[in-house]
Amino acid sequence: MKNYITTPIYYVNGEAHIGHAYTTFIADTLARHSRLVGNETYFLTGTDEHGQKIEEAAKKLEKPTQQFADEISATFKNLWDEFDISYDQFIRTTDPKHMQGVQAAFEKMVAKGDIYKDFYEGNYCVSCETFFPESQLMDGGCCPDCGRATTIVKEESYFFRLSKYEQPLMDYYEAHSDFILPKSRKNEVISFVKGGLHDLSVTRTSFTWGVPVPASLNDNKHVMYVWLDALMNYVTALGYGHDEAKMGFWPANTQLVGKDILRFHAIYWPAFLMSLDLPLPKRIGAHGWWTRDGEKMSKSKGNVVDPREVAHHYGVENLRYFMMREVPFGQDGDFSQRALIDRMNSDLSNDLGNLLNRVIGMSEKYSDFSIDSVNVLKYHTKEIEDAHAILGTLETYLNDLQFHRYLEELWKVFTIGNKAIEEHAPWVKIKEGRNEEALATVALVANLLAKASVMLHGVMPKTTATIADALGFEITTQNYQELIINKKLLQLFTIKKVPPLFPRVDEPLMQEAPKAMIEEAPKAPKEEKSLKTEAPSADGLIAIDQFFQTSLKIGMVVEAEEVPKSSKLLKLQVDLGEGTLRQIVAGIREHYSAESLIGTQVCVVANLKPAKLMGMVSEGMLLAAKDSDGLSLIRPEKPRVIGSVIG
RNA sequence: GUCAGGGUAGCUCAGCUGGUUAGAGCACUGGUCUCAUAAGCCGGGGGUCGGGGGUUCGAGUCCCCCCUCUGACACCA
Repeated sequence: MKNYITTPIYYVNGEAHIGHAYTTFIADTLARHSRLVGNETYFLTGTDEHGQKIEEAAKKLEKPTQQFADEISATFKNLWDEFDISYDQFIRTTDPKHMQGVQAAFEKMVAKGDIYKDFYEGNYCVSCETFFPESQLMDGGCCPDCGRATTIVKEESYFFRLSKYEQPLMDYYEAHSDFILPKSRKNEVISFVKGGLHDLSVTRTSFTWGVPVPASLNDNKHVMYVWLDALMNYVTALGYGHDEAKMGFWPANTQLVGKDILRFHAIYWPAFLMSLDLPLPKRIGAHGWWTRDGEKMSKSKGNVVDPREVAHHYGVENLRYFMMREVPFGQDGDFSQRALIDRMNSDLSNDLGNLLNRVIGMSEKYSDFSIDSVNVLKYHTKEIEDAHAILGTLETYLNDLQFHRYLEELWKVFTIGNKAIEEHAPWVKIKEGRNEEALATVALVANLLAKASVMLHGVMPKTTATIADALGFEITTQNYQELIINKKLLQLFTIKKVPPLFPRVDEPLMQEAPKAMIEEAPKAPKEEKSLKTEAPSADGLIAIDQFFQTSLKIGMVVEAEEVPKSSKLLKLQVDLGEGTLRQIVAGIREHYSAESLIGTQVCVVANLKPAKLMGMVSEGMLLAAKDSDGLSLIRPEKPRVIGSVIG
């Protein structure tokens, strides 16, 4: 059986963090286990390197874009190599073969009639140089900013007929209930599609760092939209559009993604594949995010978990175990040293590591390290049967991406071992001269450890190799067959003494994340709105008089109330010392309650053209700073006279 | 606001189509063995199953209302 497993290709606008490591660990686990059971396995990961953001980031550092991409991409690859990730290919969207494949796909879509050239058509206000959606327009189709009449304006773009695939997608979700995991995510996707799919603009003319549309179109100012480019990597990696040698691996068995990019993988991607007449992947698994000590990780808080650092202090495989055991797939998880240490001590040291040590100790004392399984079934059929009952169910959990359940169940095998030792107390039997029984128990536990190690191999490849070595066997496909499928026992073997696998950890080994927030220049990551034109910015510098075109004033909030039917808006009446109050509608309800604002001073952009929000006129804007942790208003340090000019 | 999914022991969660004293792991605690990494094993405490009402012989499990959390979408000059 062929088994193709993918991670997303990671965007090279920042270095790898623990979330990237998590996805990659999961994929690696699936890949390793798949190889172990004898599947022909292909594991793909890589980097996504195109797009305006990369172009701009490189420019800022005054580096050639390609060089910038090379550097960041290398940090990912190096990390995976350090972590011994068993990928079969590391693809980069700047690989010429990938780009060729994407162009081939584009041509096929054109031939299929799924791509057409058209225009963005929108209500455009010439003086504001902005498109406005219908819903924002004032009465009579006037601009919500300046109140002038808008005109319908067109801008050239190629579009993918996503709308055509609305029904086929719904049918597919219906027919394949396991296509999207976990199920809760599936509902979200379905409700999104139900809301109606618009054709997707798949080319840009505003930047050049991307895959050009095929030469056959003779339209070289168009560059492909990053998502079309990026998603195609899953098939171009197998040779789509150039050398199709590995296309036999398609469709993928498991495509892992973060919950933030599920929509692209569960809607756009299947639609693209349908257009290309390719089968759809068997399942898309969307995992959650990681927090740290209950708080969202962010650069500004300085509490981002560096996987390299954790691995350095605690070990990569312990981290892998922790991440996969701690949190149900799909849910958000919390990383804390406490939780990691608890898992290590209680699961790894106490249950597993100590069990191996018990076997080593007993075999040393009672039989000079030699183990013979001849009498195991004579005394321990119950334990062996119970263990196989558990081992037999494990693959189901793996198939459902229920890693935490998988490990939880697997651990019961160790409990069987620990209980058997207690119950049969080999040390008592030895004293009574019942050596055959005592040695049978030791052999039983050694076999349980062997079998469990085989099933744990995907999660902890190195550790299980060490256990296997201590037990005198190797973790191979053949042994998987023998020990798990055929339920055989290892026969005669010799124990090798190894130091404790998991020394207990008493104190945190890493410096704790800073608790207090450190004020730092808050970054406001702008989300890329796919169908909007990007605001053209020149060199980014303005003259002082340009700044003073903005009238900033101190105002006092006199009244504040929540806007019904909105979760973000507050309607404020602000006194700017003008005799009349200004009505300002601000999107800060999630961060400030209405009553907490009344009587406080704020900074107001006073000469903003009025806008209409949820049907209400807003005559100004509050200054606020927002980063990934929240939003705070900008206020005068000390109260000033209402209407005071800022600047 | 619309839609979806939650609220069960200190913590993280199981509890399928309603049925005897509501479960697991961790944490806490009492006991005990000694092969072992002060690990293991046995036992214990602790929950009015978010609140209220209803259906039923019987509800954590079904229905209604409310509170609250999460997510998607809308919205965020």
